[in-house]
Amino acid sequence: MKELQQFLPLIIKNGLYNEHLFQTKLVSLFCKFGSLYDAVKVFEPIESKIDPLYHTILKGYALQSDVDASLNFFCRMKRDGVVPVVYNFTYILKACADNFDVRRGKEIHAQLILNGFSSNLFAMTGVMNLYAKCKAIHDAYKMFDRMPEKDLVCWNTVISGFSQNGMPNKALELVFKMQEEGHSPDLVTIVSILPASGNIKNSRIGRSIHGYVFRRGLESYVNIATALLDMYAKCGLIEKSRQIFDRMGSRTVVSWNSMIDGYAQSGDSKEALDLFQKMLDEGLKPSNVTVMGALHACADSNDLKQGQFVHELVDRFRLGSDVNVMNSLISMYCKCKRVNLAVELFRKLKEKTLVSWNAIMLGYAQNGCPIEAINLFSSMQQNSVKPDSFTFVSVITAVADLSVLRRAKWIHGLSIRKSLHNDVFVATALVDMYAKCGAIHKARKLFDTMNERHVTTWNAMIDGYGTHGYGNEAVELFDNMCKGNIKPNEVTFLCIISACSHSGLVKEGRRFFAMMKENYSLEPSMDHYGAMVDLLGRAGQLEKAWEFIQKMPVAPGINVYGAMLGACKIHKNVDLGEMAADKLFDLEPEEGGYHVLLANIYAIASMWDKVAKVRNLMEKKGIQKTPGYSSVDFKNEVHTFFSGNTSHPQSDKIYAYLEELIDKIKEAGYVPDTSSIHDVEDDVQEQLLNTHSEKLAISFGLINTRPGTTIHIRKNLRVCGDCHNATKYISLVTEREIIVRDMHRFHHFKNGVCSCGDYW
DNA sequence: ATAGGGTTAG
Repeated sequence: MKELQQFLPLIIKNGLYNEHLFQTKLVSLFCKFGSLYDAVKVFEPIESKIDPLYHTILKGYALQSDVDASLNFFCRMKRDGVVPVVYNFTYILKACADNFDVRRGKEIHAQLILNGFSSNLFAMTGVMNLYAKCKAIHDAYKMFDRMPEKDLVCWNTVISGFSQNGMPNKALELVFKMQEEGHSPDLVTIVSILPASGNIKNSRIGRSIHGYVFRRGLESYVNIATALLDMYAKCGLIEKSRQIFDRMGSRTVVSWNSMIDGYAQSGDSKEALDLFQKMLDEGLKPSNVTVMGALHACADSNDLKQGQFVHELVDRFRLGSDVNVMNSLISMYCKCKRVNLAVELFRKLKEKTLVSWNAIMLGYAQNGCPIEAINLFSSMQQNSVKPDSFTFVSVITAVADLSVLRRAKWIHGLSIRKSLHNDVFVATALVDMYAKCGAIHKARKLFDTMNERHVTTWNAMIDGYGTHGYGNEAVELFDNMCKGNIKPNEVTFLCIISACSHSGLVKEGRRFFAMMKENYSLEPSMDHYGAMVDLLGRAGQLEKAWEFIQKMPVAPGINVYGAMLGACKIHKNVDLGEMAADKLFDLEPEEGGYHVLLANIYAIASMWDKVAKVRNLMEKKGIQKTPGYSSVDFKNEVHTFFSGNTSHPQSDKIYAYLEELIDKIKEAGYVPDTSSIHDVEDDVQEQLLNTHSEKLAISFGLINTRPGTTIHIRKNLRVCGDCHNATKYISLVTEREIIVRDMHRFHHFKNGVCSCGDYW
């Protein structure tokens, strides 16, 4: 290009500039290099311009997909008296098609009819391509049907049209038809139908195409082999992809990308990353698509170190200017729980796309920063970025975590206003959100109105019932699900077993556990074993639970012994509790919660020396107890209380009210349960109990709301026994409904009873 | 020929 520019003065000097052939060649060369600026600089000063000069410039603009420039130049051309030829139209049509500009494409269509090209094969193919690219495949087909004679290109155009519009069956049908009419599918035909079979995951069609490729001996073409391996990967037949990949004589970066992304999409992060490394070892330069696949794998496997390595490569190969790559990086950091790193990238990102906003918002929502997610949603709207269904899913997830019913109604209303509430993902998130905000019946109402449901939709609803203590409803819903055509998955069984556990449905829970393997060939995971131990242990069948652990075919994990220890606390079993705790301290010596649980078991049994021993152990290891807090929503703000906290502006009022309240519930029969506290005076014990975060939050809620209003409390740990009992009495004497969402489930307190039936 | 962000559980 530079050399060509340097030649220019020389050409002018030698008087060659007036040669038509030279001019045309020069203009066409500049166009080929993509420098229309230089081409026009040569073009303009020419005094007697021959028609091919005009055609070349027009082709240059059109091949750059610049519709505006093409049309402007086209008008100028006609003003200059040049008669359009059919290729002028086909090139402009191509530019319109590439820009999905069906409006201006139609104008060109009208003009070419006026110029007498209406039955020209190339012109018709151009119009067909325009309609096919602009999702108007039926209009394209009408055109195709009208064509008096058809060449290979127009067959390929209509076939790729059906293929790209999600109708691969029709595309394949046409492939057969073209053969009947004497045309053999070529490379273009094949590479245009392969992606479609992959996208609809139809390996049957894919295989038949593979057969044809084999018979025609086309397997050795790189792009054919790549398209084949990509198709198999998308159909979930990753081994078949690998076979093709391994046998390829030569591979392009695209071949590697397809293979790496194939592994990443099929959940085999390790193989994806191994292959990525192998590609680097072979000295190949990764492209933007390569790193996106690798980052996907890092995110899936929560492999921060590997993710940071890929990040370095992004910098080294200067791939960071691609916003899609940056979005993948943001997403990777979020999945690896490094929201701060993701935010840093997001802030620095100059041209943020909707996906960038959505990725960071979901990162906030999934990493315990719901407020930040909601705030970002507002600032996104201030930046006039239009939210889509992905955005809503993120915000709804955040609201679910926040557990504030007022917010839930707000985002639900907003999603209706944006007509996104019927999207399955949004609707599923809404069902889950209402359940998590304590509005289980509203969740069910929404669930019933949905016309499409995913397995996750059922899971969310079943789990909602479970955490609310509606075991029978959960079982009923599960049975309904089995009658339909959506199969339960691992998560479904986790939800239903834990629902049984919360409601004491031991027999049903065991039935489901057996069912998962026998009827659905699902192998129980560690979480399922944990849920079973919880089911048995919570119901008081501690020996059976212990026996179950001994009989497990795999080494029991932390959650399994954790469930056992929790059950021992509820049922005051010191011996089994000690055994479970021993295992836990081996498996996870740093976790404070289990130490506290064991200490509580000893305390209930008045084994104070052992309590002291555990506390010493914790001190020695430097383990701290997770501080418990309760939060309540009031006037657009979430008020959070820690035990004994006095920093709240209304603190004095809260404590005074609480004192009155405790007196009242004592009159009604409440007896403080100080069994887990010792080594202080009786009145101090009570003092400690009375300043638990739940009680503070409830008082605050009662003071600040009108009589009859339901109070929603969110607690990060489990509700303690005394608070549970006190809350029952509070609901009785104040005639208020109090809904507490703790770490594991909901408690609806009303008229002195709790929905959990004291079974939690 | 390849391509970024989504719902459930723990």
